[in-house]
Amino acid sequence: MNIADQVYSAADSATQDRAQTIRDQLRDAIVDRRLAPGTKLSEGEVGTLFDVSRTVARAALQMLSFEGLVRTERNRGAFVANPSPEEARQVFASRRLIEPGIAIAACGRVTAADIVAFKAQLDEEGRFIAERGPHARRSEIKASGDFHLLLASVAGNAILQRFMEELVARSSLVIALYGRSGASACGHSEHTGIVGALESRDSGLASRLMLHHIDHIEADLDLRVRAGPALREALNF
Amino acid sequence: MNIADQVYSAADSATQDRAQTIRDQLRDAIVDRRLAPGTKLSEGEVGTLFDVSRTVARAALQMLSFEGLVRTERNRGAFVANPSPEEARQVFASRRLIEPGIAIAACGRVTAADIVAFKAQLDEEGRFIAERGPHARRSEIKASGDFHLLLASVAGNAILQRFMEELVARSSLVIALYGRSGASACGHSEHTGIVGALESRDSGLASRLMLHHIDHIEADLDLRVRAGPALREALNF
DNA sequence: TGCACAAAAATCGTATGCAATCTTTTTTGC
DNA sequence: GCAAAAAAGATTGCATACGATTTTTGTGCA
Repeated sequence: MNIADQVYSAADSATQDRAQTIRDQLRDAIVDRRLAPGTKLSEGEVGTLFDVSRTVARAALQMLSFEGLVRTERNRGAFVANPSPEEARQVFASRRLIEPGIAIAACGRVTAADIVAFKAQLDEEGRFIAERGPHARRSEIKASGDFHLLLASVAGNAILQRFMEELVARSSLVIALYGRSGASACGHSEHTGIVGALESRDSGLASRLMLHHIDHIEADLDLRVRAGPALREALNF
Repeated sequence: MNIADQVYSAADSATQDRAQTIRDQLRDAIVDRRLAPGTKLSEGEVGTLFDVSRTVARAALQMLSFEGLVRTERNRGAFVANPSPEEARQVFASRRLIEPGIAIAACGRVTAADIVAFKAQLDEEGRFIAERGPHARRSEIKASGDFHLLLASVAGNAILQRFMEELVARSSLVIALYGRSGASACGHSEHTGIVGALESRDSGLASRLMLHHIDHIEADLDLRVRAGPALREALNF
């Protein structure tokens, strides 16, 4: 980490809420699957873990519940979300609606510096795919999500960017839950194709490629209900 | 208020958070323009007003800040959002992306009972347009937003529905801020047309009508910066 | 009068305490 | 031995308290 990063994160944690930094760390843990769906996140535990009071921990959990990554039940507490197949479909239906439009917008605003950033992102994805093991696989899911977030930031609409942050985070959960392990690496070449479309400012192509890409991600999921869904829910599993 | 309503709201306030009901009331007040943009919402004041502690008031304000209706500054407090013209454009760009898709989805799921609800909604809109005065105008903006929320609920995607709730609320703020008063009533006939397209399950028509409708709403805004924008921001006005 | 500076008031950020609710364990009756 | 009831323990919901920060007020000096 260089000096600039140190200053930035120092200023960050000092200026903005501690709750927000806790939220970010918890979100990373959920998206990385270090916290399994259904895991209880008690206020006290989170508080002692991050060395803050329950008040702050509670605020962080409230934020995550707004994002749909955590489900809170009154008088019972907060749990890592366990999206149902139906929820998973809604997540991808939302992405199909939003992301092709984001790709078009990004085509109209992308700069040379952005392209450089995209290429760096693609390189990082490639590294994680080359590696093996569960840690690399988690990093791969994360990096794949970051690609979509980078695109959203280039599109220049702060509102859509926030929606995408939520959708990508929830997608990561869904992929971790329902993903068929073998087929995950195929997204990389599609990302490369989208960057190519961006580079040539071909918004129609970028939009089409993005739509296909989302379809492929969803097709790689196994959204059939495994056991009886009522039972699964009853067991909170 | 009839018995059913009493029971409903009693169960509501008992079952779910008090913070949530405070948020809803504040949101209504903001959307109705009873709380002007820039108004300070101090935790203590909100708390005493609703007869709860600062803890609960703070949670409600945090929710509103997630929705973009309230802007919070550390150690300074919460203020009713004052969206810039650029933010206003982003709100409508987002709606252009999402709502035509919602209209298509709604076409595929709309029931006879939904159509009845839409007709009732249109009637209510018509009543408020016929009335005059500032109160009727506020109700008219609210009712117009409710039409879009009804459509989102028919579309059957909970995630998109929540996005739309946020977008409609922010739109109401934007319209209140930048709307040209004379031209607001024109949306009603377009709503009627959209319901007609729904009734005949013509998803292409519904989608096109929706897109035009959003364009018309945005065209009725005056998004030119009035004074120097830096000055306006500096004055927090 | 205008400005700089200090004291006071208001407000926020956070920790902590207590009552209410839920969960688990123990006890009791059959 | 097992089911139901009761008690103990844990956890949340909420109010309140206190230090930190910001805003306002008041005062002296040019």
